Amino acid sequence: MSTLFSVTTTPAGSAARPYHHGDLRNALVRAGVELAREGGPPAIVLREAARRVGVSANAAYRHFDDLPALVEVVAQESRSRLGRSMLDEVDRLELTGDARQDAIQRTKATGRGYIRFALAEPGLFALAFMCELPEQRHPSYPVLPGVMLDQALDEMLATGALSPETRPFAFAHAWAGVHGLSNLLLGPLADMPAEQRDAVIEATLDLIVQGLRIRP
Amino acid sequence: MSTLFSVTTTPAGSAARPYHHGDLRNALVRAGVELAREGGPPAIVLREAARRVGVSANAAYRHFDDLPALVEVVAQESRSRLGRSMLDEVDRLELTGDARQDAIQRTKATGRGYIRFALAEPGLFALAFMCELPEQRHPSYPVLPGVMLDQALDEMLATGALSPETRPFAFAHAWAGVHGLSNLLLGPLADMPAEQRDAVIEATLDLIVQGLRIRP
DNA sequence: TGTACATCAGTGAACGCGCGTTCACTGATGTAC
DNA sequence: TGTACATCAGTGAACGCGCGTTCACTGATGTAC
Repeated sequence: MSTLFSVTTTPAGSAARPYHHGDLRNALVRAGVELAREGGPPAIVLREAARRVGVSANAAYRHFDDLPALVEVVAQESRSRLGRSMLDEVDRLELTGDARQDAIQRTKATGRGYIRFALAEPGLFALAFMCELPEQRHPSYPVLPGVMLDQALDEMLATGALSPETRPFAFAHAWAGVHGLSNLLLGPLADMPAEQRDAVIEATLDLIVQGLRIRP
Repeated sequence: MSTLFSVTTTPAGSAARPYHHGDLRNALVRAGVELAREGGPPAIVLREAARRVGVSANAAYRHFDDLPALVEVVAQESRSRLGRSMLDEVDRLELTGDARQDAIQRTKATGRGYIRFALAEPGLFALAFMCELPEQRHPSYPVLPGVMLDQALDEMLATGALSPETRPFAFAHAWAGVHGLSNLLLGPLADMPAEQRDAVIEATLDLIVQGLRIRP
């Protein structure tokens, strides 16, 4: 970590902070991530991020053009963490060897990781899908999660779990299901007890792939 | 409409506005709805609403405790419009007489009305699901849309289109699908051409009920 | 029907807040010689 | 190895903004007699 450098030049515990921070850009992004975790997208505030890092309010302008620039970087970080959560859930899978079953399990794990991230980090999840103005959306907007889901669906197609006619709509359907459930569990269904909530998540993942499966 | 009263006391086109507005509370709510339509929840701003109605900034305090109170009323109005959109789509349905098919069609129409409202009124849609703080959520929070969907699903159950074991999870599954698709079409998938978008909506509604249907 | 008066629904000015951003500046760094 | 100096990365103060909200106030309304 690049923090190591500033720790090296400034003995840990020393009260005297050096004039130059050494890693201010990253520190501001980290502070931005914390702010978003606590209060969602609107909680990312330049002055507060600078305050937390212990730096003057305008120091951020050495590293970011303006507030939206910082927000966008924090949003990218959120998307990256969402993707990692999905990867983690896929890695946790114990494969059976039955290619078709494994493809289905992988698709469900992808969705499970998505929902788990949303529940664990509501602020970052909201930020990941925020775009200031639709027209100035970042090119690589929601790329990683989409790619992972697409691959899992291709695997289902290849193993015959998913029919070619359904394939073009499978992506939107599956994404919509996990995205919607995430938002509902954070909103209108937030009062659901944890145990029931987990059952609903698993059941919904099942129903999503049931909708996709080739019927005999 | 109560507007009629103020129109009666003040001739239409007259420049002189009466000292008493006559319908200020409703006028502020209407202004709030317009603001939400234009910029979503954060665009509801007390001073701007008063400005649009042509009244001093603090006049609103005769009718609302504070800004959140106004926002909540506008949110209720949004939820009511969402419910009406769903009802409209169900009413548009041409029933076949086949009870099972009709139940399925009604469930899909419910979802179609939901998604159409979200696409037509993104600001109000976002507001409908906003809650300032989770713990102070309004009791009747998302009530109308939920009731309509629940009835349609009961009909599917009654006609044998939906199995009793699936019924407990059908609500969350169906709601998640339409809610998620709404948000995706407003966000990451916003660039989709209208024609393709409509095809995806219909296909997704199909896949949602396919997930629910009893398999032979 | 007329009048006194409480009450209601507005006004205009002001306060304090936190924000994003800019300005002129200064301490630290590193490079050329 | 030492030194001059351009450049980099910070500082502190300030500006202007729009907001929610409060204050003391006044014009209009309606009710009791």
